[in-house]
Amino acid sequence: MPVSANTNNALRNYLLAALPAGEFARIESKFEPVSFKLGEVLYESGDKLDYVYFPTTAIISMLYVMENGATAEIGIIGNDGVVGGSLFMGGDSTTSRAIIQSAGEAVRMKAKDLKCEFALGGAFQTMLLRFTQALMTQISQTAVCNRLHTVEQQLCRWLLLSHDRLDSDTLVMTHDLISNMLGVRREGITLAAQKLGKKKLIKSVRGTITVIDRRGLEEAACECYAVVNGEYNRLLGRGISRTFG
Amino acid sequence: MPVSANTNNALRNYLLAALPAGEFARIESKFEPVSFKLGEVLYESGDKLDYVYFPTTAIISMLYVMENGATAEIGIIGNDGVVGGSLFMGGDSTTSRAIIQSAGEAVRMKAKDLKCEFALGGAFQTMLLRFTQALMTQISQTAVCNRLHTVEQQLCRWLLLSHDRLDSDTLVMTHDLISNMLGVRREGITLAAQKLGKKKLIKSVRGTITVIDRRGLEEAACECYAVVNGEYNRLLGRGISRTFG
DNA sequence: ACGGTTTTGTGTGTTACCGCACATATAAAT
DNA sequence: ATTTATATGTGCGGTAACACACAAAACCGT
Repeated sequence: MPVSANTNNALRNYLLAALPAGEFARIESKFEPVSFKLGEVLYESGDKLDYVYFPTTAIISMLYVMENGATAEIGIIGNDGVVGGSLFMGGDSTTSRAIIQSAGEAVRMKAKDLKCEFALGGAFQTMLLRFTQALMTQISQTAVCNRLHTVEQQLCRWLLLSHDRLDSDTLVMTHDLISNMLGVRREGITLAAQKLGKKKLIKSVRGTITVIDRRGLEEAACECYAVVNGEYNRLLGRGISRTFG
Repeated sequence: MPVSANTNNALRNYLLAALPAGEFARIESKFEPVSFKLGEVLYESGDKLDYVYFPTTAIISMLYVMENGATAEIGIIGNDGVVGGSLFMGGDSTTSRAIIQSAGEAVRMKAKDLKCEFALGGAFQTMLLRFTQALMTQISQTAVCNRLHTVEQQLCRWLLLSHDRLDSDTLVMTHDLISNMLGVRREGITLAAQKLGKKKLIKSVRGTITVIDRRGLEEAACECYAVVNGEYNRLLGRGISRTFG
C-alpha cells in the first residue's frame, strides 16, 4: 500500500508542509492525488465546487471571462496555496475560471471534508485564512498593476510569479496564452518578450519562455511583484521567492 | 445611559443587523461609535490595525499608493461590510490605505475583541468570512475592469457602487478625488462626467455628483457592476443595490 | 465687493495599446 | 519530404488615455 507516495506528494505543498505533524496526520487520509495537463479547466465561473486543490507541482491561474470572451487573470496559485478557498469562505462557487497554467500534480480534498476541518479551528484554519489574505494582496496588486503599469512591466511581474511557483527556469507557455492571462493582445506580448529578450533577461522560443536573468527581471518589473512577494513571505512565514542576495 | 443610541447605530450596518439577536447582544457592548470626515485616513499601508470598523453611514475606500504617489482603488466598503478584515485573516496590517470616501458614522471594535469573537466560530464568523468572499469578488472585478474597460464605464461602476452605499442621490466628491480612486487623470473624469451628463444620467456640479437616472447608469456601465452586485446579494443574502424591477 | 482658492473646462501634442492583415518560422502529421 | 497546423514577427491606421498648459467658472473669507 503506497501510503508514503501520497504523503510525500501532499508535503510538496508548502501550506500542508507547514502544518504541525499531528494535524497533518489527521487530514492526510482525506487527500487524493490528481494530475493536470496544460489548459485543463478545474472549474468554470459559477460552478459548484466539489473539491479544493492543493497544488504540489501544478500552477493554476484564476481567470475572469467576460461576456464577449475577453479574459483577464485575477491571480496565480501554485504549491504555496490552495484553489477553491471560497468554499470555506461560505460561497460555494466563484465568478472566475480556474485553469491549469502549468501541467503538474496536486492533491485534492472533498468540499465537505474541508469545511469540517476548517470548522475545527486549528492550524489548518489559520493557514487557510492567512493564505486567503495573501491571495487578496495578489489580486489587489493585479488590479493596481492593470491600471498603472505597462505591458512589459506586467509581463515581468507575471513571469516572476510563475517562476516562483515552478521548479524549472523554463515556462511552457505561448505568447497567446500569456496574452489571455494579462488581458492584452498577443502581439503586445510578442513585443514585450522581444524587449526582455534584447535585455538578456529571458529567452522566448516557440511555446517556451526561459528565465535567464532572474535578478534583472525583478529590476525590470514594477514594484507590484515585490509587494506581493513580501506579503506572501510575511503571512506564510517563508519565502517562495527565488530572490538572491 | 444612552445604550439604545449605540445599538441603533450599529444596526445600521447590514452585517451586524443580520446577526441573530443573541449573538448581537453578546458583542454589542464591544462597539464604540466613531464619526469620520471626508478624506480622513483610517489607516495607512503597513499600519498595525488596532480596530475594525463597521460603517453605518460612512463609506470607506481602500486605496493602494504607489512609490511615485500614484493611487488606485482596490475596493469600496460601506454599511454592507467591515474595514480591517485582514485582522481575523491573520495579517495584522494591509498593503493599502483606508480613507473616508463619504463622511459619516461607523462603529468600531478592538482588534483583540474581534479575534476572540471570530474564534468562537458562530454566525459572526460566518458573516465575516462571507463578506470577505464578496470583497474578493469586488477586488477581482476591479482588476478586470481596470484592464478591459473605458474610463467612462469605470466611472459608471464606481458611481453605482458608491450610490448603493449612500442614502442620498448626491455624492460629495470632486473629479480630482474620483481620479485618484480610479487611478486616472482628473481631466479624464471631467470628460467622462460630461458625457454622462449629456446622456442625462448624472449631474456634476462643483464638488458634487448627483445620480439622475440610476437605471440608465447601470446600462452605461460594464458588466462588472452587475457581477459584483450579484455576488454581494448571493453571499450576503439581500440586495443593497437600488436596482428597480 | 474683492482677491484668493478650489474646481472644472478646453486645447495641443504624445504615447501605448488596439484591431487587422499578412509574412515567416517552427513543429507535428502523413 | 510535403503538407498542415501552430506560433511568432511586422507593419499600418486608429483611438483612448496621457502630460502639460491655461482659461474660466464657482465658492470662500473678509
